[in-house]
Amino acid sequence: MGGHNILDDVFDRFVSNARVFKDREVLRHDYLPDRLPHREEQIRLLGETVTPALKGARSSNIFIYGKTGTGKTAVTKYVLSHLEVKAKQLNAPVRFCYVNCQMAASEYRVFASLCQSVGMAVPFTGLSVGEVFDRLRTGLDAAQIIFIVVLDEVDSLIKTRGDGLLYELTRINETLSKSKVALIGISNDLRLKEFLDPRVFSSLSEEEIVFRPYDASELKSILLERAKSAFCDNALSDCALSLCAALAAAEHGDARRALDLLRVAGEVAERKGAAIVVEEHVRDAEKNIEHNRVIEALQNLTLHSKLVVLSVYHLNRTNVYSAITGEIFDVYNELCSELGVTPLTQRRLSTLVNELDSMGLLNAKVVSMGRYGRTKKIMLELSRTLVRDVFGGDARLGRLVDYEPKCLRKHAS
DNA sequence: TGTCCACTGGAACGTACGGCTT
DNA sequence: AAGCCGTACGTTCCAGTGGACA
Repeated sequence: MGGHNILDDVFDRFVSNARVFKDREVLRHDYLPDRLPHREEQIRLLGETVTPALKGARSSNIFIYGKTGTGKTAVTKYVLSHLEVKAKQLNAPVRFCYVNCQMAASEYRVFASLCQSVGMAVPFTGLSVGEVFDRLRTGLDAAQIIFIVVLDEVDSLIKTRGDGLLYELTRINETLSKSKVALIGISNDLRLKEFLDPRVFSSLSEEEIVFRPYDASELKSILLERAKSAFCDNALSDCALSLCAALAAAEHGDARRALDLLRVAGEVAERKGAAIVVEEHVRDAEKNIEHNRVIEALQNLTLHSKLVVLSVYHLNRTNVYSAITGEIFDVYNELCSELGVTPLTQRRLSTLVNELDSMGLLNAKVVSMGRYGRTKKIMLELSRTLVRDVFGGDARLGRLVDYEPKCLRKHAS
């Protein structure tokens, strides 16, 4: 009965109150707006370098860099989709393929999705990279097109797999007779060139476009533009919008972040039955986003990574606020035997710690303790209650949350 | 001044898996 | 069917190292 009443309440509030959103899709960061404020220069530059394709010439390779949320992807997609429309009007054989290298995180997968877009069927797995590359070549020559390849987030691919793929792609034109390929590389990391073979880098960056971070006032006008179609009239207060812009400006001028904040703030307001989104909703949104990010990250860890987090948690609980690798390994071993799981090696554990560090769940830094060796100091970047909440509900791990490791008895004061 | 701890992190290799070609 | 392929996840081995201590 109680549940019924609660739900009635929720439904009533949703139906009766003035709606906050007109169209919340507009705030998703994969939404492509009609206008991209403050990026006119980049649009013009990219447009200019890419237009030769309309006359059947290979356009220059382009290297684009800038931090996350500075509009690199949006501008590229914007320009290329306009180019595609124009090409259709002129009957020019131009096609482009957008590949996100985070998603296609290997040479094989990048080539596979390129094949797909030239109409070459390629299996999920099973072929050698060379084979897939050959198919791409024959597919391209059969298609007879100017093919513009966009490799978004190339930096992640290069850091893990090296630049072999880029090397192949920059040289592919030499073996192609009826088609031409132009490359657009997009990188979040400004120091990407350090990881690249100079030959590859120079041929990839025939042109370069840099995306500076947005400042607070630019972010504000971007948000304003989107808010017009996303929110109902008068449903968004000016100070809430400003706060979103200010918070995102403080963090690399990340427009994606600003949009997320605004959208979640709207959802918070909606849930609370408020007619207007105010600053407080933005603050809540900020906490919400971070909270969900961490919870999701924790839940998706593998068993052993979870055990590593739990080990740090236990050390932390016994007043060891910054543990060293050896201590963590001891606790971890004990937790493993408690679960009846064979433990991984210390070497492996150390790379798991590094992964957790880059996810922001732990904080690890190398320190030298002189006589007492060189190791890593590792701290928990989460509240203990959060660890309890997430792992406490886990069928296997729940028991270990309150377990007291024997190897830590001497620490307990 | 050198020693030597407790690791770090690179590299090569092993195993299991799903899935291709021939 | 055999043989090969890429990927994910792990192990084994080991040279390298910053700095407190003797």
